[in-house]
Amino acid sequence: MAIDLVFEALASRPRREILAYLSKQELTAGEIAGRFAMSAPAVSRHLSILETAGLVRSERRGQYVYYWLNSDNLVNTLTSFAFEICPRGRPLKRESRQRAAKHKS
Amino acid sequence: MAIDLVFEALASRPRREILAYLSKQELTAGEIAGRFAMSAPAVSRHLSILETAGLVRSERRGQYVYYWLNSDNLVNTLTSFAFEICPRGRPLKRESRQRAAKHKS
DNA sequence: TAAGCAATTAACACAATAGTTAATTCTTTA
DNA sequence: TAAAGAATTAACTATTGTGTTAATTGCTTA
Repeated sequence: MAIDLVFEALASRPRREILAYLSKQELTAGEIAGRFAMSAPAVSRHLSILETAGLVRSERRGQYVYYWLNSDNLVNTLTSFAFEICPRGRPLKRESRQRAAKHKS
Repeated sequence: MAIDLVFEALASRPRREILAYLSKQELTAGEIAGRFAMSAPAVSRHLSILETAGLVRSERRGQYVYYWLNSDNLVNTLTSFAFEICPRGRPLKRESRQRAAKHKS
């Protein structure tokens, strides 16, 4: 199920850091790996998990593979889950709804 | 770190189901366990993980231990994370155009 | 105080994660 | 065509997560 993949992917600090990096700019696999202490194959597997979850996309351009954020899926999954869980009529719920709507487009 | 505990706690379908149950009403540990196929000790550990993450609270009342949702922490964590990752809407589109142009050639 | 129910903790087994290095695939370029 | 670089896959190991049953703790009540 899609939501399982998303939460599984987010349950890892390095993977959340990768998302944070990609929120600023697209990067090659090597550039991402260069920002971590772990090996390139380890980072490659993290990227694979993120891509399977639909949180990032990738494209080979010549020798390099570029990764970029698929922010829609992240925001949609998190906000819809929060709405499902969060009880009715809370101030925070209204705030979240506004925030989600703002960044939807 | 708090955010690690939260995402770790959410990376489990039974735990997310527990949160969904608790979003409707507070429940005793036994009532929660009764809704799952797994054993009561297994559910008790899931509850412990959720409580350590600050997603639920509990209180003993006589013979029973009641659990209820701490929705503030859930919503705050998810929305602030989503906001951190997707702070802007436009730059991603710009990159998409660049990618598309590059791909055409 | 003994019996019984609710819940958690203890001890253990097994599957899944996450890292390593080595090998492979794909692309560029000398 | 051979060499070199980027990235992934393969094979393996260590750790963690998740479930089980058995034992323990806490509370109520006969």
